[in-house]
Amino acid sequence: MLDKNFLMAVANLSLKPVDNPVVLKDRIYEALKSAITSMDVYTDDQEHRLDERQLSDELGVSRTPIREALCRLENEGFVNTIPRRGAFVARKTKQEVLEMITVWAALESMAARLITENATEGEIATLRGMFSTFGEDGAVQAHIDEYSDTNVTFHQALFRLSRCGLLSSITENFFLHMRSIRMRTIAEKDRATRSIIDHMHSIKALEARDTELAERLVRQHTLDLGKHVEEFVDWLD
Amino acid sequence: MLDKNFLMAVANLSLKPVDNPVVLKDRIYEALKSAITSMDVYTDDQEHRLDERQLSDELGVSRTPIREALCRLENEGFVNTIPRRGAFVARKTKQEVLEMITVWAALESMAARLITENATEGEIATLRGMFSTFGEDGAVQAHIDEYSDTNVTFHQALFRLSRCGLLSSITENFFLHMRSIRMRTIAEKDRATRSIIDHMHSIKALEARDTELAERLVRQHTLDLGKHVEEFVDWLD
DNA sequence: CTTTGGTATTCTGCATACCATATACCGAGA
DNA sequence: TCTCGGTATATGGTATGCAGAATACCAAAG
Repeated sequence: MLDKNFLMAVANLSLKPVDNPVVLKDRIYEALKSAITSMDVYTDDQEHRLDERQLSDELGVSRTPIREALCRLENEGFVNTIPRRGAFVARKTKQEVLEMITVWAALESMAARLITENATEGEIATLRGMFSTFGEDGAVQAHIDEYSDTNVTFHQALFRLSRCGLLSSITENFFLHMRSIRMRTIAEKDRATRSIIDHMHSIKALEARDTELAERLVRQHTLDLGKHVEEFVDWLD
Repeated sequence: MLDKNFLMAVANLSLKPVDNPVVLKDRIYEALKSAITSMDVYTDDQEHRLDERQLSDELGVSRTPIREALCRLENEGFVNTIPRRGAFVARKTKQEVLEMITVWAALESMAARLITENATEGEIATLRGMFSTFGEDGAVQAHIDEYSDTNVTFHQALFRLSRCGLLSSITENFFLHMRSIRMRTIAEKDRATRSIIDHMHSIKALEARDTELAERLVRQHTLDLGKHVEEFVDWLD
């Protein structure tokens, strides 16, 4: 027997609309994306082919949903497709990485601008809280890997607090694209300490609601990363 | 008989690599995209359904390439797909349009920054040349539609001169998405004159290689468009 | 006249079949 | 041994078939 609360819920339409049916192509998309982003594309220089029939055999589905997943991955830049040749795991050139960083700088500085205008004190405080375990002087050397996670969380939080979903969605894939690059650049510990100092300065500007300064600091931090990549990263191309 | 120039071209490898085979799904993608962007989605409030079978009949191809084209269009935001329901021409909400304008402001201001650092004098001069037919005082009222084309060309040129392909490619679809919106906002002629004045100021800053100023002017121009849309556009949603 | 229940139809999601092309392999000739 | 040319295989592009779900339609009951 249905209880009274349930009936009232129906009457008041307080049910969730529907459960959206997760379809096969989406799960395949997730599986392939996860596999691609977790592999280190730049260590071995062989090209990673994505054979449609092989994938369909391994995943136990037909080629159709696989092709749709590959189509989506291609649009997001994780896969390069050559007509009549097939799909390959995309390898970003140095030029492409630099352009991603440039766009990133543009978007994140805009996020900082929006935060100074829209975010609450509490939200900005959470940014500072992320770095509470690290000394402000740069006591980072001990746990670089821990800092790396914090770093990603910090950048993602900037976009989230901007309250601009488009900024978040565009940069979401950037984080994945940059994962392997970031893993190899953040390991240099002087960059990590420098990074944390930059972030504290940015947070101070956000707290002070200094729009122009926050924007400039955030932008410069990312542009510096770009300069560093341009100068020192030689394992691309 | 093959002439000497051809043989020399072969010897010097001065041929284009290959002619990439244009496949069916790409042509269908182009056709659908063209059809979608040229229709005015916001005049009539009925939802435009994209029936796969109907499209396959009209275009004379099977459903498979049509599905791939729709998949791509969905990723680019021109189509909304609901599982088991079908594909519909996307209608941007006011919130989404405002977010697009925000991102646009971020990207175009970065383009301006890059132009001050990389572009040649000649390239910047072409920007000024675009507006030579218009008086600097704002003699625009006479040919608004002509100005509208110039306006789009100007913005596209900013991204092109930035020499950052990613900036261009991201914003390329923005122009298409904003087409119908732009058509209805630029028609107000005071905005057109204001727009041209803003652009001349931006060009001056670019010519002076004033990075910060150019960036700020370009950003503010687009953010002003956003404010205008937020305040006066009521025909979205 | 409105509403409810059931049926029929339509259309998407997935699977499979076929075709054209690209690559690989192999043998003949220099 | 190396190169060239032809055939075979493999693989992506396209077409079609099938099943399940969503919608539309219709009739009967209130």
